[in-house]
Amino acid sequence: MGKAVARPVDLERHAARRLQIIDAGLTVFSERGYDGATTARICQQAGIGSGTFFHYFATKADLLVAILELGTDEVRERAAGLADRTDPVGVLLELVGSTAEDAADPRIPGFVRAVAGVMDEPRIAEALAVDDAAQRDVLRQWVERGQSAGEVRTDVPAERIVSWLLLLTGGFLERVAVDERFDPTVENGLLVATARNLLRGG
Amino acid sequence: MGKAVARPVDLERHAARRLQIIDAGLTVFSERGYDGATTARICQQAGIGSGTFFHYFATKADLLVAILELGTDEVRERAAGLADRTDPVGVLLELVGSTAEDAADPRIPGFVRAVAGVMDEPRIAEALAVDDAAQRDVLRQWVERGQSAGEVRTDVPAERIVSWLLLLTGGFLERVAVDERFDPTVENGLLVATARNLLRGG
Amino acid sequence: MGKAVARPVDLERHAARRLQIIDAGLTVFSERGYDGATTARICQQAGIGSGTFFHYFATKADLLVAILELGTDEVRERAAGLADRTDPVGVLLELVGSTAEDAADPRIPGFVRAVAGVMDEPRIAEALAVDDAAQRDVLRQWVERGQSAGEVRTDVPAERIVSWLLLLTGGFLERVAVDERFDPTVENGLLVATARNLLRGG
Amino acid sequence: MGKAVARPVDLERHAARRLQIIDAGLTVFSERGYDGATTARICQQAGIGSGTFFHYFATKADLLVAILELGTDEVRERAAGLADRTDPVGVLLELVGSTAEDAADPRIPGFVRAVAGVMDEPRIAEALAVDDAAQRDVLRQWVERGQSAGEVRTDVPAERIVSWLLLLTGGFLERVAVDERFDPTVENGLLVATARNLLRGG
DNA sequence: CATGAATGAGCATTCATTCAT
DNA sequence: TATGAATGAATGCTCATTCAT
Repeated sequence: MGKAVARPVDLERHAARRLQIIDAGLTVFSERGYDGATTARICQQAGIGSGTFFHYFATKADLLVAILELGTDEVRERAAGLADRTDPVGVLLELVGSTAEDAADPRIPGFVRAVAGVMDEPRIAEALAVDDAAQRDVLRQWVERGQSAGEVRTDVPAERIVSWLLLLTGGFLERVAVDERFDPTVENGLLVATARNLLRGG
Repeated sequence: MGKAVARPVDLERHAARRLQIIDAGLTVFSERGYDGATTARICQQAGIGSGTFFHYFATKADLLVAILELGTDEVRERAAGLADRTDPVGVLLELVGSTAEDAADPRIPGFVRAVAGVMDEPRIAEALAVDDAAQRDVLRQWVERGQSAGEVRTDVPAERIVSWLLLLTGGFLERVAVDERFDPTVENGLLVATARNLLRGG
Repeated sequence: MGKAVARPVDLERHAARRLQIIDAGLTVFSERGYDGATTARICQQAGIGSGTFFHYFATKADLLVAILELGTDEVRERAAGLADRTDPVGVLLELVGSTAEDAADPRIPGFVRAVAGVMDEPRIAEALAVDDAAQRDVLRQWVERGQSAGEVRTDVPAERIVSWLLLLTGGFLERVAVDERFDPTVENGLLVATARNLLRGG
Repeated sequence: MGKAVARPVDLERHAARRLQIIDAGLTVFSERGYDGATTARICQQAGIGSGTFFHYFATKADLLVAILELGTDEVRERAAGLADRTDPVGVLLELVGSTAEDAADPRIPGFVRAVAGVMDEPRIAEALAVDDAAQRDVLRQWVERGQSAGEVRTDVPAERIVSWLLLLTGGFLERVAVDERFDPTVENGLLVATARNLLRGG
């Protein structure tokens, strides 16, 4: 009986701890890069013992994968929230614009940079590929609708337009990470404008 | 006696060996990332003993710095070669377009990614900053001339336009590194077109 | 009130659980060796939580000691059951032969091997010594009686004969553990015959 | 030119260092068991740094395998040295007797015990199997010759006789390891006598 | 100058044990 | 009493760097 009550609490605790570690990982990865982020420092940041870390993630790589998967989930949720919209270009610009908002958390650009250099572990490579695919799926869908509706250029195939949208958001995040004077809030407008030009073509 | 004659030869040899190691470093860094590139593997790639490596570079970080400095030199040489041009926009588009050519060497995009995640060593951070500044210097000069000549928009300050040109080239290199289907030769046109739109504004 | 009644039940439960863990320990020790047998695996085998384990045994070493003590008890019980026999050689051969029966439980030879390599903990060394002494006590007694009765050679001191009987049973168990084709049931006869020759001498 | 001279020296040094580590491993394994023998302690015993250890053996398990292979080599050399003998029983008793000599090095029995409990690593299991097979090969050959010559019993198949010879030597080593009062020099005679009885039968 | 053996600090990970519930 | 999350000391192993030859 006590157990029936205890379970949910435990599950909550478990999930909370997990998020706590994920948060610490995000912080330390973004500050030091993947290899520079020692498990010791992540544990210190999370306020846990080294053993506890491995209760939640079998491997340092698993933590990174979990963070990436969380990001992939957010992409999909965001997409789901836009499902019944009817203005493809508006949706695409909103999706592109949300990058600027993400960049407001100063850890995101750093994290993206940090993770960029990790190709060793196949697990991580796969998680990155899945995340990329998720983003492409969402964008391609709306680009194609936009093309059908005559709102998006058709002289460039949808797949390539998607790549260019990702090029813009990727470059944006890189700039934020590299250049302190590149203020994402200020540059958001130019990001959207550039994306609009890109979609329109000409 | 022989030494007086030998010196120039030695210097040549020294420079050649140095370039040989730099080349190996570029290859291995781009394949494995900074931390994943062990000095052992770099030496293997360069065909030298581990001791030899440290005759030429006191530190693994120093090798990376040397590679970055070489890149910075190329930027400056490229700029010097354009010094007497009179068409600012043409020069800027040429500079942007040269990124696509760089991306043809498959090691460049990988190297850029690989190095992106290294912020630990201050020496490297500085070299990256110097490289960034060199690129900005060149670009800003031509952007300002373009603005004076009325060929480049003035509603956005030169510095920000420079950031956006770097955003495009950075994003371009990232795409090449990440996405096998993103062919730099094919996409070169869209890169230049997007940059032109950016410079023109509206 | 209930407690006065509950005690015996609890004691039974306690003893049962204890045996359950001892059984699991025997299994896992024999399969993986002492260090290879993690408490986690023993708990899994026993179907208990890790905390429960330490309610019953303060230490992993204590579990091993308990198993060894159980074995020592069996040696003594076996000896007690033979107390009123009058044929020393028959008793000795029976004792030796019982080794073959022990070897029928496939965990016994493995356990003997596994534990052989543990000399670190003094507690364990002592338990092994006690077990050895118990076996020697029983055997020496009957060897001496056999010598007095003229049924056992006297050109070799009783203590040494005991060592050789243990050598035979120890070697037998080792063979069973090491060599799959060494069938204890089949080899039992040769074991007894060899022991008989040994006792007779010449 | 210098290299042509240097090589043999290096090879000698390499082999010497290797043996030095093997010797240290033998010592520490026999004292503490496989898991109890930390690489740190082996390095300390060998008087080398921890990094050096892994120049010579990629893994702690590899060291153990190397020791076992050295033992296997000795078995084969010993066999080769007896190749032209014509008295099978004499050869077999000599082989059995050499166990007692081995046991004179107090590390051998301890090592045998220590290694007995390691079944985890397949590499080690295989090395043990190879060693066992090498010993069996030699013994079986001479047992069969003895049977053909009518000097060895034929009521028990050669393979089983071999097992029993190994049972004797294995039990002998175990006794030496376990019982301080079991003096291999003294017991050598009884070992050979018991083996002779075993071969003769009856 | 070139070499590669030697070094040891540093890291990810394991596991016996504790303790709050 | 039973549980399993939390702990951190201990371990095998890696790798940049040094130095004798």
